[in-house]
Amino acid sequence: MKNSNTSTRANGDRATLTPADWEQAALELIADKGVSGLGVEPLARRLDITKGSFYWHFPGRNELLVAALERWENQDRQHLKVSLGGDMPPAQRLAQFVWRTSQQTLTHRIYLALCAAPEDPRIGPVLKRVTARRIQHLAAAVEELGLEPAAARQRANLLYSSYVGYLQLQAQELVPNPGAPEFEQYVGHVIQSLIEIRG
Amino acid sequence: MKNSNTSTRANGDRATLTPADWEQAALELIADKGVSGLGVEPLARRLDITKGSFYWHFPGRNELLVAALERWENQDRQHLKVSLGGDMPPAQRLAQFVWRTSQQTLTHRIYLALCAAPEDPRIGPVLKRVTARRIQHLAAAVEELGLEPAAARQRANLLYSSYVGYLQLQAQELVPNPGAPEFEQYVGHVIQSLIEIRG
DNA sequence: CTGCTTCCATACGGCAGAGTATGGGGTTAC
DNA sequence: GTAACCCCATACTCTGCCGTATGGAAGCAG
Repeated sequence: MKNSNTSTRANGDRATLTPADWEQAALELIADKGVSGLGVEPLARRLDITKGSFYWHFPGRNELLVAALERWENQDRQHLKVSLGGDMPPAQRLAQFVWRTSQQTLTHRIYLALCAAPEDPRIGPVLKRVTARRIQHLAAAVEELGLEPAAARQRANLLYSSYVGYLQLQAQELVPNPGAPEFEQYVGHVIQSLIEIRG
Repeated sequence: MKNSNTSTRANGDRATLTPADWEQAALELIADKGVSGLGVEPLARRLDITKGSFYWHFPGRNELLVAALERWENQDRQHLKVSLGGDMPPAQRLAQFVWRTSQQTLTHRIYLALCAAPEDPRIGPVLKRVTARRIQHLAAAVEELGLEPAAARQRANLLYSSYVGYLQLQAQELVPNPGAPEFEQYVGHVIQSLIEIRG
């Protein structure tokens, strides 16, 4: 196979392509066109190259998809560490999580694209693990706020549901963008409604 | 063209097909395979018929999609009337809305499928209108609870976000099904957190 | 220079689906 | 009866994509 799994070609496009480059480009294509839009020839056109290169690195389309999903899961694990794994107080960690919802990052768009195909045997397990991991981290932070484990879990489910739903509304452009002052107001509303402890 | 737009063939499959039958079958196919999975030949196979029938009723695939979307929007308007348009007190209407999250799987699955392609010029406007209409009805009910219009709108956005997110988690089978007692408990938690007025 | 490996280009076969053309069975009108 | 129309079947072309086969350029070893 190849030597490197850590991606070269972060910016410029010199030298030769690595499997990591193909996987990353596949993730971007998934974010744009959805999982069903991930094709070998469209991907090759996007990289200004021909299929011959792809079929040297990968056996086929399926293997590319599972490799890209594995790559995405690892990336999401990293993002979760810096987002909810710090040493800050739990309220601040949760507020940061809510705030990060608005960053229309690549990971979020990929997550929405994968949510459209939860029954795919290649996608479903990955999606399930990622979602469960995120909710678990949320529940841990909520529990540090003083809630009972069961209540913290319910609160984390509700918090994560509103997070995913907000991503959808954001994709439909039906919600204030993170530049407007209404957005800050809405974030404050969410934090006050779902994070600050009452009763 | 044809005479009837109101669908025949609700159950049995005798007589001839109407455009409404094709549109309804298209919606079911969208719910199953996504928007990109809507094809003329797969749809014809599902109806045990050939393409020749389809191309007599519709000019092409695009026209079927827009007709099916229009049909879905009308159906959703009807569902919204019976769900949030009654004469019940607003708290009960909102609780019923939350409870209905777990019902009407076809409309919900279609909504999730459409959420995956919000940038499609044929889907985006329809999706935007449907979502805005739902949120508006929610905001009206919340406002009847005594909140200021701006606060009611924020609360409705949050409520609807959690609704959409719950649909996603439900599709991933990561959330209690509406048979389990945990489900009732969770619904109570949502109502208490997002509907009952505090402060 | 020669041979080997690595990475990509080119060309081909095959399949699935869109759209078209045309015919044919069935019903209705008269 | 027959003519017209409605609805569908059949056969065809065309396009986009997957996967394969094969050749070829660039680098390195000796």
